Amino acid sequence: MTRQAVIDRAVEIAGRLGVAGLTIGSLASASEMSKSGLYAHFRSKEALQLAVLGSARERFVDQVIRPALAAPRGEPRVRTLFERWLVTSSSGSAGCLFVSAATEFDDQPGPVRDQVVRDHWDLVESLAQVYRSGVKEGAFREDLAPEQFAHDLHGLMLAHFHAFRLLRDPAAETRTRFAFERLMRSLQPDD
Amino acid sequence: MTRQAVIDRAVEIAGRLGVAGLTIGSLASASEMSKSGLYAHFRSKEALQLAVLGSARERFVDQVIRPALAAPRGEPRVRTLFERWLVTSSSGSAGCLFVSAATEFDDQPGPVRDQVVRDHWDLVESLAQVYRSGVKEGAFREDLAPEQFAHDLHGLMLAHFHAFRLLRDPAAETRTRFAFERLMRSLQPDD
DNA sequence: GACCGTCCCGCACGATCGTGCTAATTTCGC
DNA sequence: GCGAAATTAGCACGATCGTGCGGGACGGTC
Repeated sequence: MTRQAVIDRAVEIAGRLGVAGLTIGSLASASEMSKSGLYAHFRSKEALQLAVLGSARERFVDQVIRPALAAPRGEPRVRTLFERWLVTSSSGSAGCLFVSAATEFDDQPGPVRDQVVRDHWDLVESLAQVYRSGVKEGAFREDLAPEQFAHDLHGLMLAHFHAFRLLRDPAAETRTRFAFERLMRSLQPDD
Repeated sequence: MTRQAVIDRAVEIAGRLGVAGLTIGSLASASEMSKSGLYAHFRSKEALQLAVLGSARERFVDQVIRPALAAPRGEPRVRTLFERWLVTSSSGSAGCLFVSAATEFDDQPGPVRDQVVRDHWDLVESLAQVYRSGVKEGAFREDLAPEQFAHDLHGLMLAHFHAFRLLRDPAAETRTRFAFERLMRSLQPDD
């Protein structure tokens, strides 16, 4: 399917220019197609953006969430999650897209914003679930809202993005790992 | 000066639509001026964006950095910094602008990106300095890179932005405060 | 009252945006 | 091979983008 190839290109461009910065004309010439030929696949720009978001989401689940769920519950699972998330975001495509989409649409109502919000809540729920399964194993303390863990981990990754992509700070990964270890320590039940 | 009034309007719009989403036409009609009349003040769009960034930066220093520096060194200063930053970002205008500008320009070379990067390093340096002054008072541990503190605090605020502006999560502030207290605890020298 | 500088507007330009319609081309079941 | 269905290209539209030029409106200086 040529549609999938176009979406892949679109994800790549949106990763660089942002979801809102993705224009049909530029996508067409990047895909070596005419504007209208490309446009026929998605019947509006909104549909294109939603498709891009969906594809990025799929990628993220494949490369981060699923590998984490394959690891043993508790600390190993959280570490796998973190590790995968880190390399995915460093190597570019999927994670940053959600970050930029989130900031671009946070004040612009519409289906795209709604989708971004839904995806984010799904992510929070997944992270919270990872934490809960660890609590059941006795690996994490129970007097902590699982959503707090999700919030904190997300914050780590956001800080990493900024330090890595904007500042190109070579110490970004070190900083993020350090913060992660502190977070892990604060989850221990014997505290 | 009418120029300052225009910039104020521009900051407000850029806070909602993003710095890249700020267009000369929309700014003109929001300022009840003609496009060319407005355009004469800034001789290019880039200059406008830089002016907006500069104004937001000024605001941030006034509302967050300076009040913090007026507080006693050590924990009170950090707490003031955090508190001011939190309310500034919640009430809209200044802080979020940098976040959106950072994600919008993180992969687009040019003077605007350079300015954003410079501003961010300045911010990191300010935060690091706040930490260092606390270390000298014996309030914080010395075996921690001040830049790590800056990185972590920035991460807290980023997570707060996303939870607050995108998700409109009522628990956002609670979550952020909780994470802040954990961060503060990890800075204590007796640990 | 003439002169000059600043501020602002009207207007126009080329480019690009998202979106359609129509026609040509390709693909594919029979 | 043929007809139908899907895919793509050509072209055009109104709108808006950033950017310029020329010229009024106004204020202060001789």
